[in-house]
Amino acid sequence: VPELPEVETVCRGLNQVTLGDRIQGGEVLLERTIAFPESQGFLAALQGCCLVQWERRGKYLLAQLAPAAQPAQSAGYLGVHLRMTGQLLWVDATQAVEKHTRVRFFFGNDHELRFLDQRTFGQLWWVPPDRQPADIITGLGRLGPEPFSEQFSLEYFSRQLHHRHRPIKNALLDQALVAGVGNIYADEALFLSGIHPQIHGADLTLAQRQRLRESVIQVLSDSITAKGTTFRTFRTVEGINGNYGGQAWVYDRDGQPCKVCGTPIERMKLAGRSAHFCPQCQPRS
DNA sequence: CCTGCTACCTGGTCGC
DNA sequence: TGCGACCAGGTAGCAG
Repeated sequence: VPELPEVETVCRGLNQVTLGDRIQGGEVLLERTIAFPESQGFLAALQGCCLVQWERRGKYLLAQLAPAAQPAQSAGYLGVHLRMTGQLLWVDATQAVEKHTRVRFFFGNDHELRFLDQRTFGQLWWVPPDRQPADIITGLGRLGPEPFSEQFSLEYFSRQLHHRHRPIKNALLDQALVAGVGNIYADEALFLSGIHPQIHGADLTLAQRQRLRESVIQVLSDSITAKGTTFRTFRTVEGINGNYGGQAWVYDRDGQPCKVCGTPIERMKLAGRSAHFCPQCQPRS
């Protein structure tokens, strides 16, 4: 269940191992994983390229590409969204191909970058050098500010919540409001702020908005420090589990006692997702 | 413009 | 043991 901290962890790992080696070829094992262009053109575009740098935007990964023979030029970008179950693994080429492998990239140093994805929602794009990433990867253009950026100010957050009529949990999951928060960290941030997930953003006090904004930043930042979560299928590029999972206050803990007050954690459906909360620590008003 | 609902997927779990 | 229902959830598309 990769959200911003998991994608950031993958991004940092990829920058440590994948840069500077020529992509000699690749293989697409599941056609629909390649969102643009069709898989033949995709592989042809990446062949002979080097990865210059990986960046993260929301839950998207972008790798700057350059022709291996002319590293100063641009060959566009490789875009990746892991969606629910996607993983990028940097493995020795002799390693057996894992189940759910969807795309392979063969590098010049006896290594492969493999994209695995059990539930096949994940997507890869090639962005040609004469196009903007948001032109090809439409979801990028809809993203709101990064949570660690100056644009995600209290003034911005407060203004966004002010005239809206939807539960605050739904608002936090809206990638146009703030990029990168998913179901786990939305629940955790609301717990840390003492805010019930069903309260409408417009009904929050200024102090609550301030606390929530800070909690969102804190919970994402703490999880990056812990290298992501182990909630379901997340692995770093080296195949190692993160360890935020053991630290969850409310996520996936319905029925278990609140770590602060002992009240059983409850679960309700919001935005088609499970919202987990402590009815004592997160009152409705 | 705003909101919420559903499809897209696979595999694990639960009740009968 | 088998089988269907349900659940996990990010995002696009669409209905109201």
